[in-house]
Amino acid sequence: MNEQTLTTAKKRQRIPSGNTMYEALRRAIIERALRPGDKLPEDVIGDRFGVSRTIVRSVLGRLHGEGLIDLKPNRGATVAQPTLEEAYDIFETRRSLERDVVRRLVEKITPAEIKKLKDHVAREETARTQDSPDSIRLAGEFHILLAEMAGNAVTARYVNELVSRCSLILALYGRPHSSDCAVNEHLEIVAALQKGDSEKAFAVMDHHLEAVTERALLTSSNHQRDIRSILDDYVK
Amino acid sequence: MNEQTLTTAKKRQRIPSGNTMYEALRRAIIERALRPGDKLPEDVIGDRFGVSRTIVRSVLGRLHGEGLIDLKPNRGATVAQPTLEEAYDIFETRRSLERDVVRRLVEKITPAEIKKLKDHVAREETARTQDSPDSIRLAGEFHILLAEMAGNAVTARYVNELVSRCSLILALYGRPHSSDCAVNEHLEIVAALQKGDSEKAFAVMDHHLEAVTERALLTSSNHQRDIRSILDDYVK
DNA sequence: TGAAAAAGGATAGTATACAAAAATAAATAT
DNA sequence: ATATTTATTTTTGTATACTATCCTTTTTCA
Repeated sequence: MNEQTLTTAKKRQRIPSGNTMYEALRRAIIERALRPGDKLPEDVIGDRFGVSRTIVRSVLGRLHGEGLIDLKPNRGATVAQPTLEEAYDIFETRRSLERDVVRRLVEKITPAEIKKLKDHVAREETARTQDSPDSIRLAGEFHILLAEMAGNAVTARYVNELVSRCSLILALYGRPHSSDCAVNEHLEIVAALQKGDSEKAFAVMDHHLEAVTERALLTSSNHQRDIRSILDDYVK
Repeated sequence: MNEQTLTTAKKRQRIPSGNTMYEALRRAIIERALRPGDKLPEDVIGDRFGVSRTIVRSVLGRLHGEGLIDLKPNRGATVAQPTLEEAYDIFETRRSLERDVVRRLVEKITPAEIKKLKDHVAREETARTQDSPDSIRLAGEFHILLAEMAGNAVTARYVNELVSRCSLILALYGRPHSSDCAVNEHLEIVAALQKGDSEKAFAVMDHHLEAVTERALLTSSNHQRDIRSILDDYVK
């Protein structure tokens, strides 16, 4: 593991604080640039972002609290590898919460919000066709958007957390490169919300999440790659 | 604020690691020994537990992530003071999750678990009559116990978090010394679970949580007390 | 006397230094 | 040559030192 020698020559212009580093790592994990099991050495990350291990440590702790990284004593941090059991629990809880989101949303959603959702799905569409790494993230953000619109910040936070972890699960157990959500299913949800058809919205969302759960099947290849070169794309 | 001079002479025998300090602070908050708004200075806590600010900091970060303490930049940590809006969101999400807990539990609860629940309620009863500080904690733990029995670790964790925060809310807005849960309502829930009466279990739990929400009313007196003397009871 | 400004003390934010543990490499023995 | 032990290096855990910010008190000036 001679990572020390391969330092890229790219100039480190910005010195992001802890918060931007958190965002960067989070995005890297959700977009699967960093994959489950990847090691996250404190000094390597600290060097890359131009901060001390102190900051790295607090960020890793935060990500651990959100279930995105595992933290073994004296062994450091790795991108989380949820067990199958955890995976089922996560999906189950997510379904339960999102059910409630739709329930509240049917009653109170505004035309402006419908518009916003449609725009988002459109962006998903283009990202999908271009096979962009944003595709994965956008798919998740659709669900987060719904949760935020429901007007309960606590639920929204949990949904956010769970959606992120689902990305991890898909990376671990899902078929390679199968994106989490079918875009047309998102459209169906929006349509049902627009019509105020609570039963339909309900059914579609539930079916949608069931389908996503279903896609948790095969194991992925897990060869170790160089972390610093991956982080290059995420250092702003 | 001349806290520096009032150091108690009590000998600090144990040197608890970060984890035990976390437990201690958590318990102190949940049992309302530390009250919403109380300052939590890093060096004071560190001295009290015999660890450096480094450890205190990580623990405070963790508690912040769980919504138990507020963390203002450059101003330090205080026991969280949820707004009324947050409070409603917390209760709403909690109800949603606990609804699901009961739903799953009706189908799979075992006699042994029924027994365990009854024992717990009995302990609540005695703590209540003795007006012990454990009373508050035990009331919450009943709900946590239910969530754990439902067999979904993720949901259980969220319920745990939310129940803890409810203790904070009651401390802030509830009538002084009104304990969160009526013990007899807990018994009713157990009875319904035992009979396998899902409708009843459902209704009782929902009514119970509605009642708890209802008790969020008056403001509490909020005079500042000495933190170190409070912590004395929680340093093991 | 009162308000604004400046100085002082206290507390949080960050980096670094050191200790402990683990991983890796080297050496010795069977 | 392989396995086991020992030495070296790397990486995490914790404390401490330093800096920046905030709060309080004192001083200065109107």
